[in-house]
Amino acid sequence: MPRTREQNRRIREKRMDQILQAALQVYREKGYHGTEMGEIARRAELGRGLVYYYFKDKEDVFVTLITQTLNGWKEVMDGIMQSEQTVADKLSTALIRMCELASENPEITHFHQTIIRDTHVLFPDRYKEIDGYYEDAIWLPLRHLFKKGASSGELRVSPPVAERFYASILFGAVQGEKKIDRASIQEWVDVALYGMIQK
Amino acid sequence: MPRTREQNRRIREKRMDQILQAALQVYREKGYHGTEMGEIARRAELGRGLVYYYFKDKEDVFVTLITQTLNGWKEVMDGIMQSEQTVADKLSTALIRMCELASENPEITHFHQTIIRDTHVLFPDRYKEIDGYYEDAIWLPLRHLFKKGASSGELRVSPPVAERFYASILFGAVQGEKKIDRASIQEWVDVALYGMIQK
Amino acid sequence: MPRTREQNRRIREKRMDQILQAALQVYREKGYHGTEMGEIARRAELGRGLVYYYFKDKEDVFVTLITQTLNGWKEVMDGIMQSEQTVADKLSTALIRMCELASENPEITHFHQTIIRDTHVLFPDRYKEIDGYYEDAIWLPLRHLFKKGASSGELRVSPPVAERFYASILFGAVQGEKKIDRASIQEWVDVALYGMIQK
Amino acid sequence: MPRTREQNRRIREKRMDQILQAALQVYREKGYHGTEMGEIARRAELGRGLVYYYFKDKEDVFVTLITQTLNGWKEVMDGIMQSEQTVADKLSTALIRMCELASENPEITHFHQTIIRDTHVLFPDRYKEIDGYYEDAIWLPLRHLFKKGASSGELRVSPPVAERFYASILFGAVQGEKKIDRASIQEWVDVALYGMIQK
DNA sequence: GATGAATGAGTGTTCATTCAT
DNA sequence: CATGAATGAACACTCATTCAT
Repeated sequence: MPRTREQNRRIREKRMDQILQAALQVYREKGYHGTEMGEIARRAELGRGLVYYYFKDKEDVFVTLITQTLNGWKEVMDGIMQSEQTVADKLSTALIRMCELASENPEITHFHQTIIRDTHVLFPDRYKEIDGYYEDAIWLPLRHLFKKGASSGELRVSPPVAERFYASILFGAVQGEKKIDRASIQEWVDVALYGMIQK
Repeated sequence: MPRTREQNRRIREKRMDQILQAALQVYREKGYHGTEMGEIARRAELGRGLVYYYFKDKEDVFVTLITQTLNGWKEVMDGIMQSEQTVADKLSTALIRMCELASENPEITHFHQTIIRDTHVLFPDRYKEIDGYYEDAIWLPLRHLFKKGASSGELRVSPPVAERFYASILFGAVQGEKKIDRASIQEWVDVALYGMIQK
Repeated sequence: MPRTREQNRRIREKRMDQILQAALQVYREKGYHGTEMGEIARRAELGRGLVYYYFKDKEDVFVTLITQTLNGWKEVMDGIMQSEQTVADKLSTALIRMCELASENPEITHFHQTIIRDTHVLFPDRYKEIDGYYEDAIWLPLRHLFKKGASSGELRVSPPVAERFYASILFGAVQGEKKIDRASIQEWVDVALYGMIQK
Repeated sequence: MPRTREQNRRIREKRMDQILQAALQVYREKGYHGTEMGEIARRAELGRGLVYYYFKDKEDVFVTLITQTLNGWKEVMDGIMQSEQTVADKLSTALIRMCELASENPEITHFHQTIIRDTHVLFPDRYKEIDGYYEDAIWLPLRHLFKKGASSGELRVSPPVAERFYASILFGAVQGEKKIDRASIQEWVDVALYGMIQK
């Protein structure tokens, strides 16, 4: 008797997750090129071929890893954007939430921080698409705030500088091996915003 | 008739520079793994074997590239450290000078920014040594300032946060394709320091 | 309640035919190595494993395809051989009938024409057996005619040349994409039997 | 001291020839997919990677093999076309010369006969280009003759049928393992041109 | 100093086949 | 009878490195 559709769906979901988690682990240790598909399979305790059963190729594994987490982040950002707060508070909340997320998921954060720099080299055909995901999830909403804050006078810097600055702070929250600990997040964000926000 | 010692020295120097510049160019376009030794040779307009005559291996090419520029930066930093300024002014000057350097040499800056995150993956045997160069040239002197500034009350943040913050700002000065333009450096540094420095 | 023997037989037959037809289709488009077992299953709208339930392996699918049609052709040939005609007329009739069959079933004809050249490469263990089927169905009866025709003077060529020639004409009836149309078969056979050049 | 340009050129030429000959040999025994690049290298007594130094990929090896011999054949055909003969004599001469060539180079002939059927499957991107080479070298000149012969009454068949027929005869000259021997070529061509059946 | 031909270990990927359900 | 998840052997191709000249 064949498995039911539902059983298969569950198996697939579980397997894809195993593979993605294994890929993330290996990536952390060895980087993109050091990550062999065989090693991913081994860590996931699956056969070599199964990785290709679920993902088209190595690129697909990593691009999926990117998009999947971006979806989660997008939800967080959207929630904040729709809340009733001043621009400054939204920026602060967003920064705190993102730093918290980064702190809670250092592996995935490190993954994004490093892979984002290399998308155009690693995935020359898809890097525009991928950059688009980052834009949608994170930068478009923030950019809107920067503009609004600048014109209302809440922010003391021009939107482009604000954007660059915000990104720097975000990326700075996890550097190499050292993620920022929960207790320091508030201090970290304060430093950032004090320079940024009009008194 | 054979070449003189001096002639040979000059040739050596020129060749090594050709190779290093070629490596830097290709790295920008293709990343470390995308940079083939053959491509380096081709861009340098030299025979493939000659690269191995001047450098032990691929690792050696890139590590040399790292150390060579770090030496230049170290001199700049040392100059600032030995000057007669307040901690805040030294920090400001250093930040400005480093941002200027980054703005003037976007290629080499991008190279450092990206390679620094991967040293432990790319050069597992030498990454401690390499990190040491960065420490010596940049972080040791700065760390000294952070400590001094914290104890004197000039800085409103703890030294570890200060260090992380400073690094973030430095890295933020050149992001991907967009380097900061000279005119904006002052604004950039202001934003950073305004949050950082006790009023 | 379980199926009856007869129901099962019918299902079996239908399934095997689905698979064989699917295999033929894919073969036409992609050739032997381009034909994946999964693709066969997909085209037949069956589960992947079922193909292996009905056929031992890929080889078995294709060898079955060969033998099945050869059986049909053998009957045609046998009918002609047992008729009351001169050697020349039998040769002519056979050529016409075979060309008609080829014209009516271009897919299967193309399949035979191409696979026949590769049997020793594709099925090294069974190629003698397979060649035997071709011999039995087609060449043994024809060879008998060539010999008879040569000794009676009806044919102006030696049996080996006649055989080679006959084969060439048969193969020529379907070339690549262009099968011969029904209306041209007579002309085609005429040329073969009476030559290309007007006397 | 580096090798001179001329030395290198000679080495390259020799190597490419070694590889092409090895590929031809293996192809004969194993067919396209059975021909592993490693086996080609082994037969040519060269390192695995050198094959890729001289040829872009497996496809390139075999396409080069096709075009190289087609160039030779084209010259032969052109010579005949430019001669002073009747259409029938040109057709006869061409057929004889091509059959002789086929008989002298059974390996390469078998290669062409089999690969030509599979170009669209093996080289989906280049098969039009490849077919074009065949057209230029062989079929365009012949087609011209068929037309001329048909309108002058020298040929008793329509040009399309003549073309199909001629191709069949040409292909028939080498069938599987059995190439036609020199002595039989004349008989073979006679049958083709004057028919199988004695009048 | 200089060249580029030569090598082969290493890796991504495919696909026939098996098997738990 | 039926399904599709799972496996792994096999193979094309890349590229750092060596070496004869």
